[in-house]
Amino acid sequence: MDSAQQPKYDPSAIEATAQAAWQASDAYRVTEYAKDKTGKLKPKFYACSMLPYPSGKLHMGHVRNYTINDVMLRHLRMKGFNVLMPMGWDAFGMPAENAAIANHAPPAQWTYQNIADMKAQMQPLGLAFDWSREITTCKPDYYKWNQWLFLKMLERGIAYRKTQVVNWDPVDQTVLANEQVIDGCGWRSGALVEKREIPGYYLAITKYAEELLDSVKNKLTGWPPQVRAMQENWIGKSVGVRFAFHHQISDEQGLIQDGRLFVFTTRADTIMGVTFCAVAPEHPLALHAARSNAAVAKFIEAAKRGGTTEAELAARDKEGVDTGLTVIHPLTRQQIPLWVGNYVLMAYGDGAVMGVPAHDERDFAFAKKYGIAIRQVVAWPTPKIPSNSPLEKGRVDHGNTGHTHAAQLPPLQKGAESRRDDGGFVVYDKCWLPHYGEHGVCIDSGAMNGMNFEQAIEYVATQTKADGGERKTTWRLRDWSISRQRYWGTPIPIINCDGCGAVPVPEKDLPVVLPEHLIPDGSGNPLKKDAAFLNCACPKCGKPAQRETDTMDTFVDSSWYFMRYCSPDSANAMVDARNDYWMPMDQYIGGIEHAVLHLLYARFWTKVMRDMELVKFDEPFTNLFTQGMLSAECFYREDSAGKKRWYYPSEITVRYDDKSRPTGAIANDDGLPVALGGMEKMSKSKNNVVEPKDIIARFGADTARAYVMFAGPPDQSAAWSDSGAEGVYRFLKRLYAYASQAKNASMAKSHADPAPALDFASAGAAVRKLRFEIHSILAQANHDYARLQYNTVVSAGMKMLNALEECKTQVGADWDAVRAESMSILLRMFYPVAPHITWQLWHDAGFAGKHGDIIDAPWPLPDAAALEQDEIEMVIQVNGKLRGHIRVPKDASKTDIEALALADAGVARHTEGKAIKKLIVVPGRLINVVV
RNA sequence: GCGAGUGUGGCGGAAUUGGUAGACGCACUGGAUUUAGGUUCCAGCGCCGCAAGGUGUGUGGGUUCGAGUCCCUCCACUCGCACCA
Repeated sequence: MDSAQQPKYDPSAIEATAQAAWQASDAYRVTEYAKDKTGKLKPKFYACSMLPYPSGKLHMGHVRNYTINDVMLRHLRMKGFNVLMPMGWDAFGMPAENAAIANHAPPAQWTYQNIADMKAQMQPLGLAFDWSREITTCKPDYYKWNQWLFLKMLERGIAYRKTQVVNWDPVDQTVLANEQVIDGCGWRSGALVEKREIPGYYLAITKYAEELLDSVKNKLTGWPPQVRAMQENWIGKSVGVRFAFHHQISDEQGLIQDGRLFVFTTRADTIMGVTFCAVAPEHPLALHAARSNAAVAKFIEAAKRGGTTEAELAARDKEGVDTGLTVIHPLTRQQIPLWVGNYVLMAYGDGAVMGVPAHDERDFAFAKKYGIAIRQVVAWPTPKIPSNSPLEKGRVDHGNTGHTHAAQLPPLQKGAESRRDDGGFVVYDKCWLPHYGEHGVCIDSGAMNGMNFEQAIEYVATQTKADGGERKTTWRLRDWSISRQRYWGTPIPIINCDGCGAVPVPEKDLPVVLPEHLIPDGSGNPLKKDAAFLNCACPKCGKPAQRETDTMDTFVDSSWYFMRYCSPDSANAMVDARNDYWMPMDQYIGGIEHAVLHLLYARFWTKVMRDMELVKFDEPFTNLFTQGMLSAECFYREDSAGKKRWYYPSEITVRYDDKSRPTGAIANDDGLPVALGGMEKMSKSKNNVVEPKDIIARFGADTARAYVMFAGPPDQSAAWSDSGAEGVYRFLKRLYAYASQAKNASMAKSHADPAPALDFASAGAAVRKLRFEIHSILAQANHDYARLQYNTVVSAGMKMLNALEECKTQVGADWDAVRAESMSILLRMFYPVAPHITWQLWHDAGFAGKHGDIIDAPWPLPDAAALEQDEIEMVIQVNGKLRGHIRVPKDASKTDIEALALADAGVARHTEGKAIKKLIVVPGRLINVVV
């Protein structure tokens, strides 16, 4: 056939037609309790991508996220599920304010324009969003419910106001939650965070710490282990004892409470090994000591200045200064020196620690540095010593071989320093350290001798009870600070009255509407200058009062939007019965960057709503999928100053050696070498960003979607490659050409009308072989769909087409029938990945006449009969090595197979003159001859 | 340091349960078509070797008839947390 007459694959035309048809039929609107053709209730499936911030620009990461979501939706929908896939906008936040300052225009305007732009960029991708459920968090009908729930939280004491030292971002001019401080810098601005004392509203997430931890550890099995570990880590539970050291330090300023220094420890069993106490530089006792001790004052001053990043803080040497003061050991009543230590954190526990150098790595380093006594009080009767541990060597050095008890090593409390020169200290230094975390038995501990860990801490808790000692659980998690000194956010519904204080806005007055016309100028919150917003009457006393101008952290908006999708138009309630239908969400899809912040807040919010009986579930997201990021090759040239100039891929040509290994690249303009920068996350500064719109313009949306799926497993990072995308484009072109050939028209027709009962059983072997291949590939593809391995689903489509093309020239009714069946399988199987071209070909082939639109067609399932083979190819191994292949009838007996195998020439060569010890036959697979 | 994850050709990556390692695609090489370039088609392609054959999934060991897959050891890389008492 003359190729010039072949219809040409024109993605832009096909995609426009398909999308217009979908829009005309409102194909993606879903309702609750949908039924199938037989009237049976469909199972529901709620699959949702994380809400995007309307930056105005759609990037490849979005494309990957939404395509995964879309493939899932289309697949499950054809499988008979009632699938919800909504989209919305995380529309409050700082970038809008920054843009407003730059453009002298209200942030609302910028935000709404960006939403329109991004929606327009999404549209060509053909994503099956139910746009009737679209949510924009900066609209009053949404944030009203932020305010409403906040008031409910106030009533229940979940929300509260307090003044405390907070993280202040000097660039964004606002407070940050602990979670939003990364390496001592603001998560968004990157500015060094300052400490400031500011009043604000907090949500008591710590009240839920235990449950949040318990379910992330034990229940959320549908979440990636990494995310679960990160949340566990973040919540940071420590179980121990809190007790007090007495002291007689008087405090003229009243800052020091009642002569007790409280400490928290997880190792109360080591209490008899205390040889010092240390407090944080900000601790009241440290400040008190500084007033009369210049050295302490100097140290505190230095500690304040020193801090840069947390990682550096952690690596910093343990340093401290003796206050000269003493405290009294609660059990021995001995005087214990009190130090100030730079490694003691004011924010954790009581900002003070008991120092047990023998059993704490940090205390050990501190004691060694300052010559403080080291007293061992715990021994390990059955130490876990790895076989390659230097301890073994230490024993040999000491002639101690044969000792199995670490306790038999010389006790360390006496003259540990003097042991420095002898091998024993080396043993201590290198080998006992790993035992810091392990529990043992108390020694040299008076009444506590012989107690195990549990007994010992119970004893300490009991003995110190009279002085306020108790078993206590300490959390790393802090309450969530939600006040932001920003304009573009949900107004906190509070009225500050001189007489009545902070008065909640009555529910009937909600929402407190944020004026959208203000233009921030960078000099603080414009709400403070807007009289119309600011001035109001106190709901309690009616006197003039002022509205709270702080707005809520935008993580509040994203903590429950996925529920509002279920009932976006509910005017009288935050959520309604439709939420009970869709939630909990079956599949949440998004980036790993939200592993702690958003996902923890949303879980907390859900539990609060549950306790208010607004929802019936404990956890919002049953399954979480974190997609990998997209990277791309980058290229650079370094100038003499070491500054890199990054080249666009279009500016360079890559050179290869004779084994097609890239050896380097040259710039197209000057022909001089350019360095290969490797695969890096797409970023503007490295000029390696791939724009979705460019890819769609070049290849169409189906190629963009299919390539993004094909590039690698969706949960791992994937590298963009232009030539890889071209490969997918080639495949779609071949598919289109194959399906469009006149030769195939007749076979398609045979399947379009009520198809004749095709008796493949009587068809020729070659026909049945093709059928076997197609159905085998389908079986594999179905498995891959189920485990969200969409990269191999794309491969499956390619394999099917390859198999079909191999039989292209065959003619006959059997061939027409098998090709028609194969094509209908291929189109449906590949439809979720490339919905436009398959939709078009489905119509062109006439399949729509039988099944209707492809989206309503049943999902293809492999025919068991097709997977049956008359003859099976088996592999023969000799001693596990591949030596030959044989074809055996499917019902061949084991003895027949063995005989056939041994008769094989390749096998005979390797078994000649050797005794056969064993024959292993794995039915349908292989025979292993052991000689 | 702690926690999680990942190591397979020149590259992206396949390999349900232990059973033919390298599917599918890219790149590359040779050939056909084309005035040329591009497109398209055919063939080849882990490594060593002319071949027979050998060898091969980060390292070293183990279990097994048989290990990319299971167990132990070590190494490398990525991500997260990081003085949490």
